Amino acid sequence: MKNPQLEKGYEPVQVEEDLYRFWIEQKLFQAEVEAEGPTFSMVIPPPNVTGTLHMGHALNTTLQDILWRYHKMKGHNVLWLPGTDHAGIATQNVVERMLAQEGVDRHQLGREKFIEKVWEWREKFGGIIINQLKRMGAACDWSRERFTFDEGLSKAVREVFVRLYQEGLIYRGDYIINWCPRCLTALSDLEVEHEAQEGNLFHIRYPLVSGQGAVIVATTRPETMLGDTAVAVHPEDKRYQGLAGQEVHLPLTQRRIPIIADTYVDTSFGTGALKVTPAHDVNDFEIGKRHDLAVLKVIGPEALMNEEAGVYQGLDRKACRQKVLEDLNALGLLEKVEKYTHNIGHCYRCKTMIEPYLSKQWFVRVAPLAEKALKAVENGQTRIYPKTWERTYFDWMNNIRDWCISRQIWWGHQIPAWYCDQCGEVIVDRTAPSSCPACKGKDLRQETDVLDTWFSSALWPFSTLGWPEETRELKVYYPTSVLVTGFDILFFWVARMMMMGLHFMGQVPFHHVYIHALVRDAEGQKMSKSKGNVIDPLLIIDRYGTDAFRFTLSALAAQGRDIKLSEERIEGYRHFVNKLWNAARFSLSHFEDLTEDSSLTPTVEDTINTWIISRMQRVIENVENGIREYRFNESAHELYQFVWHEFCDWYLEFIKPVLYQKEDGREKQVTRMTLFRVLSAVLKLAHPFMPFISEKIYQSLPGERVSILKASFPDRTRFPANEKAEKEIEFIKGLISEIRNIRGEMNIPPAKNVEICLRVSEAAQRALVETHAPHLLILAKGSGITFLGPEKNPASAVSGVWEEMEIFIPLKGVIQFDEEEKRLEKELVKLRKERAQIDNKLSNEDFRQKAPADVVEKEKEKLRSLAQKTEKLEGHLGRIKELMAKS
RNA sequence: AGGCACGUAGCUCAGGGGGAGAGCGCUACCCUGACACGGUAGAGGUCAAGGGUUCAAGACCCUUCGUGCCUACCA
Repeated sequence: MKNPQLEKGYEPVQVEEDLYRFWIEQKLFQAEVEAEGPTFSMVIPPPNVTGTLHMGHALNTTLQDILWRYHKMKGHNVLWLPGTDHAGIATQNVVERMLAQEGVDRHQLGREKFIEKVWEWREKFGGIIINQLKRMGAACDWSRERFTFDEGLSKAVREVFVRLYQEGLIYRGDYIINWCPRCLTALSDLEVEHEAQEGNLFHIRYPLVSGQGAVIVATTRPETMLGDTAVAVHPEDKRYQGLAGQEVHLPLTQRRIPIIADTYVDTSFGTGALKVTPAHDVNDFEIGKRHDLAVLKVIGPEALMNEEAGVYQGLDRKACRQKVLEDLNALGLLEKVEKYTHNIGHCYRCKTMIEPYLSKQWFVRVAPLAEKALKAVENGQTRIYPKTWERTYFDWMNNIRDWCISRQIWWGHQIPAWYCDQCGEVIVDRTAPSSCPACKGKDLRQETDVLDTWFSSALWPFSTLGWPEETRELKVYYPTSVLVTGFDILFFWVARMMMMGLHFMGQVPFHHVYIHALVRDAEGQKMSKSKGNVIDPLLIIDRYGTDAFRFTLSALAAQGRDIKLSEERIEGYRHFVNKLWNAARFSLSHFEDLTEDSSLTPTVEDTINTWIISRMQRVIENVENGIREYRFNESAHELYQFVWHEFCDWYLEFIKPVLYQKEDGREKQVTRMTLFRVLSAVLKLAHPFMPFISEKIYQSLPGERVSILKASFPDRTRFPANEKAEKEIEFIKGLISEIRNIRGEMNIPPAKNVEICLRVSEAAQRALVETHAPHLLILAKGSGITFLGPEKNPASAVSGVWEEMEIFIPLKGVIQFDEEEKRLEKELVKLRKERAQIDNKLSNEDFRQKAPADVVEKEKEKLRSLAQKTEKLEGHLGRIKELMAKS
């Protein structure tokens, strides 16, 4: 079929499904390593396998897809590599919950069986989010989809671990870490969410052993006192001079603990005396190390008090606090209770209160890695957009602490370390050793801990391309061009990829990092399931179509600002999709038998076509710049503005009379060809933002067309700029608008044709008007045009001025003089105000001397024009007043 | 406690030193043969406040006031 007609209404759902399948079948998303042209590569931020598409993914995917489609059409060697993250704790939790419904506990299954279950789960549900990304139109190369826990990536993980260990950048040791008593695992600092909570500051009396009074300590966690092994005061605190070295009785226990002096203590906080619990507080642990204090654990992994807690054994930390307080009170040792708000850490997965917990864990020594990652951003090897995030990145890199990478869960990369039970040797290797290299013993146990999920994510940009093999992919696509992500994982992920990429590849993992906004609800609240304010992207797609949704996200994606999304907004942009569809339908109805003919270019006299071609050039430039600079909203806005308010509102209206001509003359041929060229360019410009509708229309254009993705992005040099045409059309548009304004204000019925009387100031203007008379008559509803001489004014008319041209519209009898008087006066007030401003400016000596000449000249010109207009309108007003006096 | 944003039309927000903008909403008139998911016209702003730089500031600098967010081991 040569010119398939488009249906009356655009039906997104069916079109989207068909076209997406078509793109896949045509293998249009597949990267070809050996393809020509500059490369453009991206790796997707791998969503959690447990996830379902939320607004953040939708935005993230849209922006990457825009970039990909743009570069694809630019003819570049493109790759967009997709995949998912095994999401250790999150996935384990999901599967555990599922098993719990069947009444099964993972410990009953055992580690191996449980992991099998998780893989089964992944087979079944792991593809959900991938399919949802497809509904967004994502042009990922699905043939290269990866999983952070697949075989290749696991190999990369082991390789990295072994190398870092050998370089002394991974170590194992006893430290206080963040412990989740529900997940029963260590968490990194980043995995802890801090939240301000109202609590109490308890003042507790610790009697001195000497019997000479007591020290009062202040604490928010009285239950930990059972594990106290010292009380610390500041060495220079006058209140406690001479106490250091003495001992106190630790209430509720039989123990005596020393008073020590340490400068860590803040004399202005609480009582200035600090109870020290090395096993249950990070700072206390440090103090303990400095003073060689005993370390006494009183809380177990499940946050229950252990045997060291004496009578409190078995109580959970909360119940224990109650009991301890009661007992202290009974003894008269609870001095005071103050209200106190402080931050409490919670597990980012299950929200359980974190317990600082002393245990043996694996760590990455990040300082040396961070140094390189810091420099790479400082010297611009990687640029972060918007730039303001660089500072945040620097701050964090400068204050980075070692990264706890071991997790006491089952789902994840098991740490490749083995312990020899005979001699205590620790062996770290790529594969399981058969015997201990130290004692030849065969009794080896593998470390049961697994690695933090983010450990494997940190390798994503190179592990997905085949590392540690030296693949062609790595050569061609690494470093990737840009990483598009939200700021919430700047530290979790971006910073760590920087460190690992630089360390193992010797090059940054990406040239650009584009940090996009967070999508919030219409009230600016973060969307979350618990708040119930989540807008489901898939619902939106069903309701409005992917293109409308994507365009909305793009239009709102201003740098550095969060997006407040409301459905009305999406509805508004759906209207735009509809507008484009209808403009295309109209255009297509005039493309019958059209064959491309390069000789059919508009002549200079053909201002309408020359104008739209000229405008097209600017639009291409602006849309392209927007994409290049990650100012997607500007591209979207430019497109919207042009398509709706220039192409549809003016160009299509201007050319209708020509298109409706009976005979197929050259003017009509050129116009049809120009319309075709402009529409084609518009579709290509729109494609990255609205992939489906643009492809659908494109495939309906005359000629052999496989896919818009095989077309090249519009080349602006093929749309010559023409300033003269632009000025001329601006003049005509303005004249038409002025007449419409008069009509509208004076309530002339839209259907009524009126005589347009003009008094021109120069011959050139008259020629212009004559050339465009047909447009004037149609678009301003004129019955005819009369040129007036200098002497004669229509007896009874409403009037206006445009570019020194006086406009009169004679109205027989019906004219309401008072209305016209009001209108003219209002206009004059505005003009005088404007004039006063410019007068003011121009009378400023400094302005005339220091401002650039062209600016001054422009102001002078403005003033001249305003003066003219004012004078003419004043004349019109005077005449109206005369007429009013007569009647 | 530090850091980072943001206060512009009724609402949501663009605005990169030289005449205050968009979308939605609102008002009036129109079903004109692509589109009523539409057309034409209109109303609506001391650009948070104060100071500074500049011939020129919504934009750049400082202060204040409000609002968000991020980071942090003050018990």
